[in-house]
Amino acid sequence: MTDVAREVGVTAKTVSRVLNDEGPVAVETRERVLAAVTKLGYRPNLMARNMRVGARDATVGLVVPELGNPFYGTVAGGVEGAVRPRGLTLIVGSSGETAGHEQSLIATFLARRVSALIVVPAAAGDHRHLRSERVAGLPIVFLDRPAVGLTADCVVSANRDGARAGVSHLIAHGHRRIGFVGDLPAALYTRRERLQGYRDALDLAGLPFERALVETGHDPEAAGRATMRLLALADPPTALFAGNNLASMGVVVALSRAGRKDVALVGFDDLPLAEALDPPLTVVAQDPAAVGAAAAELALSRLDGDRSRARRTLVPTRLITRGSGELPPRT
Amino acid sequence: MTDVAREVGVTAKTVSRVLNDEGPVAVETRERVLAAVTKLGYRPNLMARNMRVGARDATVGLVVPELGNPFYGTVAGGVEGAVRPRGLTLIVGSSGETAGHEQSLIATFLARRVSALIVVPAAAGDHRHLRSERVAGLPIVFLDRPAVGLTADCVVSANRDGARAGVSHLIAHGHRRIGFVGDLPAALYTRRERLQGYRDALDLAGLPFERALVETGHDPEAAGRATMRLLALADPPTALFAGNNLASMGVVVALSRAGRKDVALVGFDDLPLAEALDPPLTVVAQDPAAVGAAAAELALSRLDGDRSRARRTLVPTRLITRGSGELPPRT
DNA sequence: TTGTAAGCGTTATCAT
DNA sequence: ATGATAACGCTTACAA
Repeated sequence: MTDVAREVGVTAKTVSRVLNDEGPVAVETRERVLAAVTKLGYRPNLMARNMRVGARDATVGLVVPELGNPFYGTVAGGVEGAVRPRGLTLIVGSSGETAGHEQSLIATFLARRVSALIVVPAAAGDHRHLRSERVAGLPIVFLDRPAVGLTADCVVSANRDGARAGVSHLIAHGHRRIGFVGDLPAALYTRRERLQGYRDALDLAGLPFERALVETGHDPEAAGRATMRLLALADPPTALFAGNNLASMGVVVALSRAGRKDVALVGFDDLPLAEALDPPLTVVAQDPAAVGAAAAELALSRLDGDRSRARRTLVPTRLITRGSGELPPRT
Repeated sequence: MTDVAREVGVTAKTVSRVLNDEGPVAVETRERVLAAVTKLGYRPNLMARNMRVGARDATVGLVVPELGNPFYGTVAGGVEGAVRPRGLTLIVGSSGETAGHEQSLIATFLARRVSALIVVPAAAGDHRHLRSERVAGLPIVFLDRPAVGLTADCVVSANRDGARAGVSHLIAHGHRRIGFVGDLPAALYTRRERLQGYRDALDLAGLPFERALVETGHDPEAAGRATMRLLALADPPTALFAGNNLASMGVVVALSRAGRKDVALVGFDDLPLAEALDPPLTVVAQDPAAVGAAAAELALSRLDGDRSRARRTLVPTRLITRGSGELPPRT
């Protein structure tokens, strides 16, 4: 900046004024400064600017369990799309579902003086350590799962409603015995909410809840085994509800291997090839981009001074019927 | 930092020494500083540190077409995993395959003084504007596709070899007429390389190349239509090769809708549910995490002073046989 | 073992 | 309409 100033024969402050459209600058000076800027290939240094101006970096820190998971990748895209128009840049890290990694990422982001923090909590995390930042006014939004040990903003899918809708759909197609292949047991929140939605649907239909029909599969393989256990019951379910995308994949693969095309299935979370499956997969789709965008908007409103109490935003899900959820019960 | 210093009764410099394990510090001073740090909840300001120390921010900027695409999400995860051990943080942006967005993201990253830049070029981009940064010594690595108008480092999948292997696999299973459903025409590089691999395989087997068997589908729907056109030919192919993941999805859906389980298929890029399809999908799998990690390693070696000339790194692909590619030709 | 002074690249404040 | 000076939070170089 000094170089540009010298080139033009003015002071750094004048260059600064031109670059920020601030205060009165003579038209001619302005032009000469701009010319010198391109001539010298000068680029303003955002680090220095942010440090001087707000003491905050113009970034939003995002912590996700795993960037390669399309759900979180899309969430990240949603966050980025929402913050970029505000001139904020996204910085991300993967926690690998490990509380320790999550904490060290958060510490790095805080040291960088991010303007806001958006966190998908790792399974066994604890967020009491963020209390001081919260009272200091840093916008912190939890995404997909609520914080542990901290009252804070949170944006989640309508897990319970969505699961209820999915299971009710199966019931509407005549099913009376419906198996539940669930989430990571550690990711307590989503499993609990979705299982609750499952029970809501049974209750609404006056159907009994049977513990034997509830299984856990924390990855595709485990979900596949869970599926086979359910089908081997003396009085097996005629339909299955899969509690997340990994579980859905496991159930689909297991059914396909077993050659069972007569078992109805609704999955929570959409899958890329759902339509190409046989039968095509009916799902309760989340809207990850909308979840990310909503979290970012909430963070931005906090940044704009909204000091109202912490709120939980529910992002609606959508039932997409494709075939597997409309199969009639095997007679 | 001054507050901490005052609390202990020393100078900022001493606090700095403690925090950076630099120079000799009395054990007792050290302990009192550390105590004051936790007592006051002090966090070092990385912005200020980076600015003073290297004039470079301890970040790596990554530009991808679309974060929600699992391929690029996984690439981003690979980059992050490789740079984090070096104390570098990942900042990302999506170009949406738009040259303009790509340029403005890059400009932002440069203004932030990233330590290295990794770019998946948007389809119609041009990278001459980066020449000055390159000569200034900024590590710039292009990923998945080479730069346009700039000699620079580049990490790509072994597109040509992979496609040749996939098509040769079909030939080995008796196919003589193999359709190619290709990539975005705009993403010239990958389409060209993979089509070249397709031709290599035909040449090796002494089979003729027929223009009529080469179709383009830039998204699943277009790929589906392309598939139907190929199958409607007077002398239709008995096998198809899909040039990327979106094309694969389109072909799979089209074949499934048409009830054609007799057409052999090999796709470039693996898909989450490939195994659950009927028949399970044989693919030439890329390794997106390895591509990301390789690009990061290359950037880091440049950062460490490697001034050798620009190189192109090929990351091997792997043929995963699952069924669809082993179907015999329809008689 | 610790301190002092200066400076990284900006902008805020107050003058001129 | 422009400039001078100080300051943001830290580290480097040199002293003490």
